[in-house]
Amino acid sequence: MNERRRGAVRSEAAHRSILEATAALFAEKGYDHLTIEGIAARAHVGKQTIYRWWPSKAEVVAECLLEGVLLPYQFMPPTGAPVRDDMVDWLRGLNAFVTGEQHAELFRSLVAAAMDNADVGRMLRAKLGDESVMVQRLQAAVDAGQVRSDAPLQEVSEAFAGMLALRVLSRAPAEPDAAERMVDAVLGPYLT
Amino acid sequence: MNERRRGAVRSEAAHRSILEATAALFAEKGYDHLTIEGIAARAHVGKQTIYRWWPSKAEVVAECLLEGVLLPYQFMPPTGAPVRDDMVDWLRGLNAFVTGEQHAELFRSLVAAAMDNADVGRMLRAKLGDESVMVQRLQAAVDAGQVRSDAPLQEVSEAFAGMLALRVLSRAPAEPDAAERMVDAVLGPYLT
Amino acid sequence: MNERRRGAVRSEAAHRSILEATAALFAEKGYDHLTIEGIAARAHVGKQTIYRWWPSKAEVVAECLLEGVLLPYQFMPPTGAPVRDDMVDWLRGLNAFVTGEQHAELFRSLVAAAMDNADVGRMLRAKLGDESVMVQRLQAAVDAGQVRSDAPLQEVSEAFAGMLALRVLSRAPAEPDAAERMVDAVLGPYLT
Amino acid sequence: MNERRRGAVRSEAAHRSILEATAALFAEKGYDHLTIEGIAARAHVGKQTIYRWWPSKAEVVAECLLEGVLLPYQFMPPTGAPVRDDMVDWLRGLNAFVTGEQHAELFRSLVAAAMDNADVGRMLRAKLGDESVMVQRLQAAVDAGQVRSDAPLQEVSEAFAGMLALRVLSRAPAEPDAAERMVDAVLGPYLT
DNA sequence: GAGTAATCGAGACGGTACGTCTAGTCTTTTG
DNA sequence: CAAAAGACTAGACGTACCGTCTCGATTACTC
Repeated sequence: MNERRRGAVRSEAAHRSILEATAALFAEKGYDHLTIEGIAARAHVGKQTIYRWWPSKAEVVAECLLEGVLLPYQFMPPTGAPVRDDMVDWLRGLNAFVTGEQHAELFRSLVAAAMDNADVGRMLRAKLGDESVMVQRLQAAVDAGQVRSDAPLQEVSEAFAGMLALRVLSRAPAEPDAAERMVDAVLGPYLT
Repeated sequence: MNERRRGAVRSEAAHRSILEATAALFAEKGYDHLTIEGIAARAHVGKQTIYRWWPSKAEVVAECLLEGVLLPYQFMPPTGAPVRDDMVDWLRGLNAFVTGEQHAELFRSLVAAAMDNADVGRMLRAKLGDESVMVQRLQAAVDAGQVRSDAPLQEVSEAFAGMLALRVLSRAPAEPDAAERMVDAVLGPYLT
Repeated sequence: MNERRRGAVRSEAAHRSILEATAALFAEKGYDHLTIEGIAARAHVGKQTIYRWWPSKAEVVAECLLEGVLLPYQFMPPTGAPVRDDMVDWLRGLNAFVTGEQHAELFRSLVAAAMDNADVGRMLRAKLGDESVMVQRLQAAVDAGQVRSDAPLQEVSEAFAGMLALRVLSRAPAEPDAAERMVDAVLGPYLT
Repeated sequence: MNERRRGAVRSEAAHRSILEATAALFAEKGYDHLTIEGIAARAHVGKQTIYRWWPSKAEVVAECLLEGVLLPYQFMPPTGAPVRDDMVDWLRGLNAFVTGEQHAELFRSLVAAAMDNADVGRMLRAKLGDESVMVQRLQAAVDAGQVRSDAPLQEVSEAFAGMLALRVLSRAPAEPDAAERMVDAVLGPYLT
């Protein structure tokens, strides 16, 4: 019945150490200059221990993202204020975060990693709040009578997410009023 | 005598040869697995001849883009039909192109290259039609009375461009009606 | 009274299996490419079971030699014929064995192992008949009046052994009459 | 007619540096613990520069031997005294050199290398004076009337060389009178 | 029996070195 | 005299083994 495993068991210490080293080096040097040898050295781990569990550096990065070691923030849309203000707040925060001095390079590296590996892309979208989260917030607004019930929530969400994507891609500087203009232009017509 | 002229001619041949080799190898292996050595070998050129003219492989790729060797298409929005239909056509075409079997991997590589090098990003945006081109088309629609004069053209354009960006990033499959839904949702409210 | 040990006892099956796997792999790949991991895998044995009982692969090889798993032959000088003919026979046989197609590579590996580990060297010499065995045969010839009693038996033996050693070391091909020439040159002057 | 090569030419500095580093490390750690990486590091040379010119570390060692970087001594038999004394001197010197504290380990490593690679074996024999050198010295003795003209010079030489080989192989300590006993036993009967 | 050691196969661990590949620079020869 | 050919130092790649260290199971002696 129970397939007994034999031999020593995976070392959780090594596992953690690898993820932490990866996160640190990713932040320091970016995805391109991240190396398996560097991770192994920083984590005080044999290279084989990395290759035993992950097929490529992209997968290690994906797991870092999943575990929140790389990007500990989880962006959920706020819900207290009227939907228009909540969306502006949220988009403004994300936009500032994603394009700000601190993190712009990190995100460019993450996008490069995502282009290399679909898992990284998936994790990254989940972290940044995919459209389903946005749609839920908008649906709540519909239920509260703040948004017309015939509003195309899916498309509105996609427009907002796309705006963020575009700004990462095009190295656009963070403009404080971009979020406001975007929300008014796209969501505005559907507010009651 | 004219021996010297021939030397200059040969140099231009090398230049072209490098761009063509780069384009061919880019298409074959993608940006990550593109190497200077590979380009030099394929172009029958010394590595130094590449390093003499470009500081990095990203710059070679950028010039390929500029010269149209990599991406010979130039996407301009059509102008014949009502603006709503023109935009749908245009977005649909671009979306299919960018996410289709043939080119999806190429675009992912281009995005990776753009993350590595701002020039590549600039070229890529220019090739795919940046917002200013879209804004011009929309302005024409305003002038023609098809779109309300208070419509936020900049933001509408950004929403459309963002949608495309998002689809490249997230490896979304090409949905034929996505363009239509997007145009109706974002531009719809501003049509007269 | 007797301090008996507790717990399981050394597995004879594992022991044998290791020696056999070692012999097989030694013959297949030679000493240099023999690995502890390879032996363990071939013997269906944990690596630790090898390290528990032997300090190095050289010691395992030495025991293989001792147990006759590696080299099942035991060369003793014949005694029937006149000493000159017996020595020729014996040297010829050994020389052919040691330098022949079949075994030359094996012996080179054994020499390499002997350079690595003195025990292997000891075993190897014992197997191939060290000088004391030769001296005994020659002493019998002295007693039988076939060899002068003032003959330097030790040095004559050493000369014969040295000839064999030299031929292994220098990859000399097996010459059928080498043994005869050697015996006549070195032992000849002392025959009665 | 002459196929001339293009491009840069082999760096003599790197070549020398590699041979010297190899000799130093060989002496320090022996053949087994000699590594290509170690040589490259010590010689301030890329590993590829070693692999470009030699297929294995054994070949590098062989060239070290050939170039006299590893073993700068060249043993030629002396010729001044009567042949018996010259041979004793020569054998004693070689035996002491080969089995002495200083060099025994080096020679064991060299033998191991020779078992690995035929070139090393050839070089080693040439360095230590192969039998042809000995035969020449003995022939001179024959011409001078010190040795009988029917003496089997080839076999006598082989006996002496074999004695040395055996002593390297068997880790025999250097006995000062071994050379004398050997010469008297093997060459003695042929002296006039 | 229950307890206690030592053994077993299996295999993960931190490491070292392998032999290959590419980067970016420097050098020689040739058209 | 520009540029092809290619050697140079440097360093990461992914693999193979090293010798050590768990694991859980098994075996054999002691109490």
